[in-house]
Amino acid sequence: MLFMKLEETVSALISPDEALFEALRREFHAVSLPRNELVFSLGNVARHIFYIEKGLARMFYYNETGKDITYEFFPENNFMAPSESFLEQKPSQYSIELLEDSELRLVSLDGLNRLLEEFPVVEKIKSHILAHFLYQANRRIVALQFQNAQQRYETLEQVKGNILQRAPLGHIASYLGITQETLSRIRGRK
Amino acid sequence: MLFMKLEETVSALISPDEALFEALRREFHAVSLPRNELVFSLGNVARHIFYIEKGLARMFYYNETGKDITYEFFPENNFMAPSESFLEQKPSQYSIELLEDSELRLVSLDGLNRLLEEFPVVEKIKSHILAHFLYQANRRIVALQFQNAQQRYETLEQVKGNILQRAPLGHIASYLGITQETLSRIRGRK
DNA sequence: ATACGATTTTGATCTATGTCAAAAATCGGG
DNA sequence: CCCGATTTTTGACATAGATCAAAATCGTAT
Repeated sequence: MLFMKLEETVSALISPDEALFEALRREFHAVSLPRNELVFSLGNVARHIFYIEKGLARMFYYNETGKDITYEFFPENNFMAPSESFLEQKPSQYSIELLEDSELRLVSLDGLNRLLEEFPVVEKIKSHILAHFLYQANRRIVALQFQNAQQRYETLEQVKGNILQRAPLGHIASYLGITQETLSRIRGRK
Repeated sequence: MLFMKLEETVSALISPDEALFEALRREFHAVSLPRNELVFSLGNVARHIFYIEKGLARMFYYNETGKDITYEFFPENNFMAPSESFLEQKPSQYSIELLEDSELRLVSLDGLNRLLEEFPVVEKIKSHILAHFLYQANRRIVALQFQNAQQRYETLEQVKGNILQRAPLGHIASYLGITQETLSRIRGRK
């Protein structure tokens, strides 16, 4: 049987344990969904955490002027979730959309709680995921605080190079905090 | 005996437990330090997590051009730490400085591990703290991504109003990602 | 109280990036 | 493989915020 991507990721965080993997397989349900599918939409309370085994997703929100802003990209082998909504069980301002045909695994809050009860070590996985999200956010802040558009583009290129080829211009531009015209010009002058 | 601020904060996260509080008192050492004290400096591996019971601190870094940039302010009743350095035990690019005479409590990595071993519930506190840092970072990103300087100033005013009176202009400006001249002008025109 | 250094404000430019509009290129369904 | 729709590029101009310089104000040690 094929080794799940999720298992690989979890193995990197804690020492492997077959009973836990079996529970993970039980609680993380696999779904294949097509490009453009909205897997979570704003106004709802997040009921699942997603692990993306294949494909690409983005999380976005609408700012005060109604403009669609990409908050984050999630390529394969990443956990993703509207974290505050899921953890605090309150409505989210974010939506999640697939940019490619994708294979996801999703666990419900109940499923996660069953896992936590049965395997307390899952709390460590949760901490690791949160910590990972936090580091990522920290780097974004540093970039947005005092780098210019070109530098932020280069940073993104280094950190998530293939996103640049896989996501449309407008989404990348809003992620970087610039307009698509400016992004197009940055690309032009290299 | 005076009820510790740290205990109050922890009580809000989990159901109170006298044995845990005693252990917290044992592992979190109290120190009073004066204004301008550098409690952690860049290049080192963070050995402690701080809880600030009274006073004000800021975490900062130097960007490529050598400019001092405030990454975050920590007023009383907050946990603070160079989180990535502490959790991954690697050198930090951040420093932490006190902006007022302060009362801190600090726990070492060993102390935290002893607490975790004795009271597994502490892992939940850790998750809560990480989650809190993450939400804070998320809001920063949204602000820096598509709000103008004035809007970011107003957001800061709402979220951490008293910081505006307590921290010097230059630190607030770099936190907002603008120059001090621009911040002074924003203040002027209200 | 006084004076000196540090911080904040004000003024005059300059520049990166935004805005609006239109042309060019690319994509995806029939 | 073609055509309309979408995405990207290009151009002209506007503007928020940066930069550099100097003046005003504040805070603290004497």
